[in-house]
Order: sequence, then C-alpha cells, then structure tokens
Amino acid sequence: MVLQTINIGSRCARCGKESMITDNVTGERFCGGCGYVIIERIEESGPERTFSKDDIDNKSRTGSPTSLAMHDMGLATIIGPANKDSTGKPLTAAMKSTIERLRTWDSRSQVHEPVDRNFRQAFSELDRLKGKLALSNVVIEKTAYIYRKALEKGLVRGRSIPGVLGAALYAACRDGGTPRTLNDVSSEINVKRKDVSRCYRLLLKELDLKMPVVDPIKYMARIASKAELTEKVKRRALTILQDANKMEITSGKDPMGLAAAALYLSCVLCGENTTQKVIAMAAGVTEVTIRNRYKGLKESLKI
DNA sequence: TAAGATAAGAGGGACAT
DNA sequence: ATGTCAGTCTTATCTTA
Repeated sequence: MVLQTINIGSRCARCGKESMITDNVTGERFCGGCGYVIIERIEESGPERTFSKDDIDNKSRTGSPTSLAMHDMGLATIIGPANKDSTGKPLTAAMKSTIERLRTWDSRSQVHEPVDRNFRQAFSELDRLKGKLALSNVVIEKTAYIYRKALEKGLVRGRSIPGVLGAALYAACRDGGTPRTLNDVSSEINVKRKDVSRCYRLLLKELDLKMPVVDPIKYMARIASKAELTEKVKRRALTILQDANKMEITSGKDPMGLAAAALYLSCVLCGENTTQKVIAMAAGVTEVTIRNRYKGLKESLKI
C-alpha cells in the first residue's frame, strides 16, 4: 500500500490543528489530529481562500489522486473522490458542486458517527504517544492513515482501540524506518505486547501492508548510546552486521538481538570492557539471546 | 562477578490433514 | 479449520573461569 501524503499542515475545520492529510489513493482529506474527514476538495481551505485559476490547477493543494486507476481495495467512500464522470471526463462546475454537497452529506451521515467517536478517542491517545515516544509528524500521520483504514474495514470491532492504534503506530514506525520496538509501543499504551503483536499481524494481512524488515543497523545507534559505547565500537559492529548480512545468517532473527550481539562482539574485539548485561539492558533483550547470536556471529565470521 | 550452559515454556509461521 | 513441527526468544537456575 502506498502511504503518500501531501499538503500537510493546513488547518482542520474542527479541531483547528494544522494537521490535515491527503490520502492520495482515494483523494480524501482527513485530520491527523482528530480524525475529521473532509470530502470536499476546494471549500476546505478556509473562508479566506479565493478561487483563482491557480488554486484549482494546483494539484498539490487540491490533493488530486496521482493514479485514478489504482484499485482502492474496497475502501473507497460511497461517493468516489475523483471529480470525473464515468467516462473519465471532468465534471462541469455545476455538477461538481452538487457532487461535493452529496459527499459532505455522505461524510456526515449517521453511519459515520460511531466511527467519529472512535477516532477522537484514538487520536487523543496518539497525541500523547507522540510526545512519549518522540515520534515525528510523518510517523503520526502514517499511523492515522493506517488506523483509519483499519477502522473502515471494521478491524477495530472486538478489539481494544489502544491495541489496534499501537499496532498501527508500530507499523508506521516500521514503514518509515523509525526504530521503535513492539515493546516500546506496548509498554507505553499499557497493552500486552502479545496483543499489539496480534493486531499488527492482522493489519498486515487485512490491509495488505508490506513492511520491510527492520535493519539491525537502525537499532545499533540507539543501543550504543544507551550503553555508552564508543564510536570505534560502533563502526566495528557495523562491519560485523554487514558481513553477517552477506552470509545470510540474519534472517528470522530478532534485529535487536543481532544488533546487540554485534555490538558486544565488537566490544570484545576492541578490548572494551563492557558486559553482556549492560548491552542486554540497553537493547531490551536477554543476555541469553545476545550469547546465542554472539556465538552464531563468531562461528559464521570465523572470528 | 561475568560468562556460559541447560531446560522449560510461550508465541507464531509453515505445512499437512 | 485444526493440529503438529521446527525454530526463536525468554525466564530461571546452575556451573565455570
């Protein structure tokens, strides 16, 4: 799934935050702060806006879908976002405004109300998490996107909101290469890791998301700074990980464990006196895991 | 005290039934 | 849909240097 957002930062009509997001697939606009969904595409810009030709032509402002041919995975709103008729011709101005009124009604109809409430709850929690986990806006927006899709598919029903939200957040982190573990997320929202994990897998399956495997190197800096390791050790560990990657002994292993073991091995090679325990604590894995990976690395790399 | 070894148990993926 | 199996990680405990 393509998570492409543009025109971030315009003001939400409901909560006032500058966090409107455009979904390039469906062309919908919604608020990353409170979840408010807007289907209009011109009026939303605020009362001070004038309708010059530039504004209408400027695709980056109106959030025109980049690919109308892209299938929507059954998630499109009842009234589609493209201002074109069935033959692909643009609608007349009169028709356009009519359709847009209908879309507005569509988004306000009763069907959306519980969804709406769910959103507010989820997004206020998300706002709290943002600060706690030091997350970027991009990650938050992706989370909002994923969560909204999950909600539309009815995946939240029967599951806890924080659980699914946490899963969406974790997915967003994975997707954006932000090194946050399932443990980080689950401990912050007070949901068992197991549950978040289950929701996460569900999201991957149901929303057809493709997540890259986290590069252990991403975790290295974090562990190294927590355990106060030297620059030299870090560099050495980096080459170890790269070599390990080439030998294909990294698949299926916990990236965090691998990164921790590489750092430990590097410490030993560099003659630094760092215990397994310190690194294990910093990495959030057990000493045993480090030992196992450490052994594997040593054998495979003939050190 | 740090590191290594061993064992039991949980959770999930692959695969067959 | 359900059960089994191999592999991974965690926790706990004991031994070794």
